[in-house]
Amino acid sequence: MADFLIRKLENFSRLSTEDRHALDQASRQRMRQIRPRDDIVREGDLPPGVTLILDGWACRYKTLEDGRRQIIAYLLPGDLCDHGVPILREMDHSIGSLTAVTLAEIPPETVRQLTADHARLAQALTWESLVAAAIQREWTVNIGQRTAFERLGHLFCELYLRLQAVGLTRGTTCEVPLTQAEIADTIGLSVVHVNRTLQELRSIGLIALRGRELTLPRLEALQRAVQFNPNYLHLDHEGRHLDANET
Amino acid sequence: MADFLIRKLENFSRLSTEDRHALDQASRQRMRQIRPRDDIVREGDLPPGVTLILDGWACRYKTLEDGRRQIIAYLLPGDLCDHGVPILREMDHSIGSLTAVTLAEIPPETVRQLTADHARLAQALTWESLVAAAIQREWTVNIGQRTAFERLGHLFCELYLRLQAVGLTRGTTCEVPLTQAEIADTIGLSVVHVNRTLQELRSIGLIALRGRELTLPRLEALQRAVQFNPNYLHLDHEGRHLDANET
DNA sequence: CGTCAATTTGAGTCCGATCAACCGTCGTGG
DNA sequence: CCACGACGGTTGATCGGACTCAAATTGACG
Repeated sequence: MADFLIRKLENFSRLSTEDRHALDQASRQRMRQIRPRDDIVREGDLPPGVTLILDGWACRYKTLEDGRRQIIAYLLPGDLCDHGVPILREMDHSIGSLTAVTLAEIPPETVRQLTADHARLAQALTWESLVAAAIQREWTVNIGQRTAFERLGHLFCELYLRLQAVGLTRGTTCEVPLTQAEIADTIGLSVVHVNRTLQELRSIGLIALRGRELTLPRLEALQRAVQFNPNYLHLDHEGRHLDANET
Repeated sequence: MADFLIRKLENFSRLSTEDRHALDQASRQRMRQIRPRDDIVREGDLPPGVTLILDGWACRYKTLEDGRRQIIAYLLPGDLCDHGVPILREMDHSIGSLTAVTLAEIPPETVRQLTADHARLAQALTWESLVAAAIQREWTVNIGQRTAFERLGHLFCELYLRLQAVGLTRGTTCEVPLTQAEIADTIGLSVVHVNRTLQELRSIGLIALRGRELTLPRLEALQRAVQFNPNYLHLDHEGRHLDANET
């Protein structure tokens, strides 16, 4: 059930069988189905407990009074949200589904046990939240400094690598179920300009799109073209040194 | 020593005398002076432990190969950085001082004791890191969706309220030791345009600048003009309900 | 086959960037 | 005491990337 999360965490350190089992159990307790394009939590609501995306895509977003919308983060399969958030009185942003989503609500008590009984797991979960923060920072840089072309390419590189980290790529291809309007709201551009920039990327042969299928035939070249440095994803098996303790 | 941090945390919940004392002790163990415009940690370095800004302004930033720079976050007096970061292998961004900075390095062991022995404090520290994350998200929105005018006004509102939360305002005035170039790198604009937008804000009477002194004579009006909603700062004494246990 | 959403195209406009110069202040050193 | 240079702020002119508005086309689906 928690396969994607487990797979992701193992980019950081190897988990024991019990670790994996415990995580899997925790994710089965309370599951919920969300329809596509539905709100999961709204700004102003009481913050929910820890939530794990089991399948599908969701996003954090914020809307201004005049309708402008910014997508703040993508929540992909295996992503966690809102570690300690119940401390706050109300949500300062909304979370909505993009596709159909299956999620698990993990009760605070279960989280406490999980981290208390499984030190390795606790560490891996901290890693996951640190990476989430790093991604948020990189988005600031992306939107603040890069051109439309770079922003878009950068976004695709990130999505590809994040999907790869949970095993959701086949070769150079992955599913990206986003409309151009959603992409626009993500990187702070207009739909029209996203469309034109997509064409540019395609014409150079740096990306290929067939329906929702995104292919990056020359990832290296794309990374160079848009100054993408994957270091902020901290995916290079950081916890290798921890494997020693483990069979 | 840790006055600013204590003051800030008490926006969330009241601390006991021991809480405050413990925090103060922790901040005295290892102190460091940084000169203005100096790097504290550089991208690629080994991440440092928990660091507390005792005085002065610093910032997180990232530089692209061609020299473009984005300031990702401001670290003001009372701000903490890098809670769990030693888990990561290397920094994905740099931290540099803007003014002269005094900081405290708090050893991991001290942090552990602090949070273990003082539940209230532990909660307040989580609150502080959640707020930091919320600010990061808001910056994404600010840069992604708002006009130059709004971005600048929004930044000033945020800075004013954050400084107020640590007692660094007098009336409607606060010190903002930033050059226009730094502001430009913060909100993704050119220096020239920042200059012109500043003039616009001044001419409407929404801000006044005298040297490094920023005055917001009509904060309410400014907030309305730039669609600033302070909810993401979670400063409205959230933990009031916790005071019951305390004298 | 009709409808609605998403994508694409075109034309015109504007916000903000760039380039380049100029001014004021301040610290340094002759 | 003054010359000098550095830096931050200011101004003007021009350019260009991205936006807006509007319409046409494609595609998915009942």
